[in-house]
Amino acid sequence: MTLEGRKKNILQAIIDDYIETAEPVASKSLLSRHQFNLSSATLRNEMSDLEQMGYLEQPHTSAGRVPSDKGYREYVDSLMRIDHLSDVQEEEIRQRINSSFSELAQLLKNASSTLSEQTGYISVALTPRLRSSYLKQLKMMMIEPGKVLVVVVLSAGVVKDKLVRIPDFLTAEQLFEVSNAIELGLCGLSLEDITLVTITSAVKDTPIPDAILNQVLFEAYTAIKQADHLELYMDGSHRLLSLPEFRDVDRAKNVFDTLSRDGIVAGYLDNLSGRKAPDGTYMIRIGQEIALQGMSDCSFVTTTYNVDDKIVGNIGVIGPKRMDYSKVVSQMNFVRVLIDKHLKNDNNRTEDIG
Amino acid sequence: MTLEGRKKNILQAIIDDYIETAEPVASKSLLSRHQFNLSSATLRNEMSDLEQMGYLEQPHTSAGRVPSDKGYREYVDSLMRIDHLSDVQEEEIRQRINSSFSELAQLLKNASSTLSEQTGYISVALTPRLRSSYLKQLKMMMIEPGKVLVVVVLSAGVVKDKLVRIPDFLTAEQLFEVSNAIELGLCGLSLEDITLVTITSAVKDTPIPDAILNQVLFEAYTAIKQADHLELYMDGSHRLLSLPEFRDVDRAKNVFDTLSRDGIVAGYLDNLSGRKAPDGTYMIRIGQEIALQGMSDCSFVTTTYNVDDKIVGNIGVIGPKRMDYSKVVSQMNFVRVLIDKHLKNDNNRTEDIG
DNA sequence: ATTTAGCACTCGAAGACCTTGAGTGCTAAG
DNA sequence: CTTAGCACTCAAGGTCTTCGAGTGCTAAAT
Repeated sequence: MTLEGRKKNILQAIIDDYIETAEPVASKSLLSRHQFNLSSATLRNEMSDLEQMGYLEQPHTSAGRVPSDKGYREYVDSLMRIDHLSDVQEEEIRQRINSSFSELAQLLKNASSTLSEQTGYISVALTPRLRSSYLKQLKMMMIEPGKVLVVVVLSAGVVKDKLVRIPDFLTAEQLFEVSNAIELGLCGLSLEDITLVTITSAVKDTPIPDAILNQVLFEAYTAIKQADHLELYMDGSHRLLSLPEFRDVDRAKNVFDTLSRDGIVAGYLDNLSGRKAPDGTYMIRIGQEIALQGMSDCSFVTTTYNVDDKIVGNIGVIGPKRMDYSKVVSQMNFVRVLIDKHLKNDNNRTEDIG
Repeated sequence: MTLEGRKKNILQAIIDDYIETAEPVASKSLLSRHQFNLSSATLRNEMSDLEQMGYLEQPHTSAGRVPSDKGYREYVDSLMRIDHLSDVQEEEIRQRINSSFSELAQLLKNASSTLSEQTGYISVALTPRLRSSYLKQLKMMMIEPGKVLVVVVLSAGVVKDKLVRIPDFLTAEQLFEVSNAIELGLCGLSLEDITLVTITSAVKDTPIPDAILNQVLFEAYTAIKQADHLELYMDGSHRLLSLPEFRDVDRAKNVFDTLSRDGIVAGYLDNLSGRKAPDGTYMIRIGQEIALQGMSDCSFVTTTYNVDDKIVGNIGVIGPKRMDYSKVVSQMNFVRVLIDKHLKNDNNRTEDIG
């Protein structure tokens, strides 16, 4: 069931206005801001219909109308047109993102802060899910006796490392041998397939004494497992307090409390599935649809960036339900495209991105 | 000029009460909460004196008294007694901090979140100032053609690395040679002494073609410089909204805006100098004394942890001026001690911290 | 010379009450 | 089906009042 012509236009106009003003939209003010060939009375009738259909809500009898979650849903699904960014905006974003260093973490931090700055809302970026990427190299570099840097190179071109301790009687030569054995045994295995069991069996018939091997194995294992760890970068939480809907401290607190709970948002993004845009690029959750405690006053817009065909991560924007969806979607998509390009070029070693 | 006996006790009682209740302290309620052998009238006279002396303020005529910045200053300087943590608390903190991985960043993140959780305020941790540490090792490890991991090992036992690109016609052997030359030329130099000039001259009479050398030099340089970069970890900003003094959105916003401005707090900590506690361990800035925009409703308690004799970093707690200073100081100091031990043991490779 | 009881005074907080006007829904005519 | 007109509703904001917590001062008591 979709909306008929005039009602559709009216609903769109109402939501557009509300997004801009944050004030309940009245029949008259709607008239003055748009060119309907209608009287306010007719408009009122239509608005009353739209309310009955569940697209609008009325804070109280003598107030204008406010979009309901269902109203916003209709809006993002079939009413709004995604505007495209001005050249100036594109250039600005490009500048910021392209100034990233080559590290993935830096790229994502940068993308997140750019996105938050551009939209004025909260932005998040989640590191890619590397479970299904496979191990390409594993090097162990002795920093000093007992202290080793484990460098993990994954198929997607991602490099992670971790400083670990090993027994300090191990010589650099022994370490080199063990490290090679482990690399040889594990190379080509995907992260999700590497467990303490597989890793132990993979190296078990190497000519290295078990005593030494076992001590190093475990550290190598934790280093590899850590590469799989999802990290979330969040930016711009402070901007929430500038929005009229969050002048109420308790509402803001609800959101902050959830966002600051370790792992909640990361876990959420990791499990995302649901309504995508028709073109499959972005995804919008409105109010209750975000099934997270205390987030029902917000909307959450997300998209997926690609490291390679299989390996993906997410970026997203969290703002009030009354967010400027069309701007957010276009900006987020642009940032996503830049991240994709960056990662692609990164792996191909070409220059001049953008 | 320091405070005489009775006034001193009264001031202390008032501030203790205010810290606990967040309500202006009245003569009667003060009487009921403490055992003074005095009437409320006498108390009122004393309180009036204390106000005239600048230690107290009155929000309005018919309200109780509230400590002024000067009052808090007197309190932290000579009134409060630092309480010591219960065994349970100590154990709790120890558990959390000792679960840190060996990476410095992880240790600081962990310390910061522990500190915020324990105090209920905002906590910060700044990575150590490594300017004066010197280069011990510089290794460049070829990940794949054109992609190199630069590992920088510093005197203080700190290891940093950075992924860089180099021209992809360089072979692993060439890279190895160049890297060794750079290491040889720079080893023992402190970070602040390493500039593009010194680095260039340090390697200029090695038998490697300039064309190759120069391309790698710059990347090595940026990797080294990056090791010097200060990183700030902050935790618990959301807790601010639970405090009665920040129910006012605009106050909270002031603080958030400043804290979220990139580099502001890090720069502030980096430049810290001023009133230390008698024993030189911690430092308290109250209200205006924090010379940062919008922070005049807060106090900032900081201390310094040691990586080695010369290399230090900071941790701190930001809360309302009405913070529980004695608890904060003792908790922060305990965390500092744990960090110190961790870092020391880390460099000595001994186990069982705490 | 302090201390204290007593009392008048102040002033914010909270509630009652009123007014205003933006906005609606309904009705009856176009 | 649309619209003009009107009665109705109700939050926001202003004014007034009350209430009481808390003070400062004065004069007596120690």
